[in-house]
Amino acid sequence: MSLWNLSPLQTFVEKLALRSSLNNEEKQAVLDLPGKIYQIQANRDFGRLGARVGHACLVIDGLVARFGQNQDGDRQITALHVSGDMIDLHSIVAPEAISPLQALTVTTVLFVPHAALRDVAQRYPAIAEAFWRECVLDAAVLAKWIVNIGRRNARARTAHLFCEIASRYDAVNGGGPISFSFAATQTQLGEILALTSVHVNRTLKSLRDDNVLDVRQRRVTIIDWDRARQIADFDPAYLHIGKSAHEASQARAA
Amino acid sequence: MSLWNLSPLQTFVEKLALRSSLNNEEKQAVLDLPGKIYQIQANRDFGRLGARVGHACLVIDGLVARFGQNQDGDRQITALHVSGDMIDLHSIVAPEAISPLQALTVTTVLFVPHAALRDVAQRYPAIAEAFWRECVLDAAVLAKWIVNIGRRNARARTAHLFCEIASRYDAVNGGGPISFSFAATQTQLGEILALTSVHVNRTLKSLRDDNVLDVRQRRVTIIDWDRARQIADFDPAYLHIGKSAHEASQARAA
DNA sequence: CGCGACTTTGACAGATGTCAAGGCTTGTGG
DNA sequence: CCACAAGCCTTGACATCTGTCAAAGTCGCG
Repeated sequence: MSLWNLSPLQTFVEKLALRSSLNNEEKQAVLDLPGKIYQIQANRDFGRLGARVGHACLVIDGLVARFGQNQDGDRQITALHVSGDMIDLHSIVAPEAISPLQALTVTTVLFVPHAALRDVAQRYPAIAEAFWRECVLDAAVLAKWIVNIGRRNARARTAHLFCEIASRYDAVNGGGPISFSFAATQTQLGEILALTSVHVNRTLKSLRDDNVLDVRQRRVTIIDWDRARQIADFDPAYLHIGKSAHEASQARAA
Repeated sequence: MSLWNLSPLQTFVEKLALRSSLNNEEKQAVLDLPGKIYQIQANRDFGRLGARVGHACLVIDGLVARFGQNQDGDRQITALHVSGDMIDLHSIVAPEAISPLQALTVTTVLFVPHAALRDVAQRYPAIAEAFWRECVLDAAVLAKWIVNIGRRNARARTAHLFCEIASRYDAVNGGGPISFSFAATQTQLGEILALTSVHVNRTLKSLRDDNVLDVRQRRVTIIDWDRARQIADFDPAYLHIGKSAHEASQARAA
């Protein structure tokens, strides 16, 4: 918690560097970005639809969801953002906010002015490209979610979500159980998975009874990773984590 | 059909110019992009998963779908591309193909080498930004599809798709019925809408019986646009068509 | 220690999927 | 120009998954 104060941007740079090759000057330029830290209460909506947003938003700690709604007001969460994710990078290039955000838990964010992001992107083409790449990879996750919601039943869909989150938290180690903090309520899980909270509850129970995974009290434990992965039909390639910086640098050289 | 031979890239430039402001030199640079024209048979898959793709692909005529699959091989179409759409712009920056493509009808495409696209983007930052913006707006459509599949029933979902396609074809005029060519089979519609072909058929019948829209023989007629729009809960803002070039240029100036 | 939010469960309802059969289009070859 | 085959569309009967409603149990915070 206190480490973040040193530089909230450090995690962001590290994430960027996973997928794009940046030299020290470029990394430093990102670290030097200005911003203001805010704390957002749980269940607070922010980033109003249609409003011109003047800043992007880096999640320092907590959990943020992007969502859409139908005319009845039913929410569908379209993306989830965890520590180190820069939300709204796309808004550098399309400042009209397309969908609102909601903090699912108490969340600490850093608001970074667009002007500064545009400036750094203009001065360093490699940074612009890295930002662009992040947008593209976010889109790959969106596409995967469409497949997940469209073509998998509640069990597989739910398992897939937790496999994804575990991978994004970089929590997948070798054997043993995987455990991470994840504070969405079952109602919110329903908004992510396009299920009702009741059915989420039943699905979670079924996965728990089968000793695949356990979700309780703001914490997820994946008891049997291989089984979860198999049920979920999960292939982490779309997340482009690990061994990707190499490919990214190749792309850049090409 | 023969007009395209003059410059398949013309429509692409016009689409770019709708959302990004490019000066004449920049437009010409895009028009000068090299490429080879190919014809792809209906139902042909191309752009294999995981393969490094060496070119992007502009749809000159026809209909192309990007899709994912679950382990049973059930397909879920995640995006649709019509004439003038440059598919794979994202692959400039992430050349690892993330999902395969399928031509839904006989389709004419122009393959444009990555090297040329990267080159033009490097020489003209405004073009790089325009490409980036296209990627971002594609992502907005993906997010909308998640909401559509996740939070609307078969009727609304189907109506929403046709409202979107009509808008993207720029076929929405004033009053009267809207008619456009759209050659997906009901099975393919099911792959788009996350429904079975049987249920697509029933839904189409219901919309036809209510005089909302008529889909037959590779052609869609939206009989009552207002009603369709209302059933679909359709708001075209996410497509960023029209009156957006202004905002884009503002963003650029900012 | 009590209130409010979240979780759990059961009974029942509704939407969509599955299976199967028959009719219709379309394109092709004689 | 006709006839046929293949693929596509249409429909009915039934199955299954997920949603709805309602009530009780649990947890956490003031």
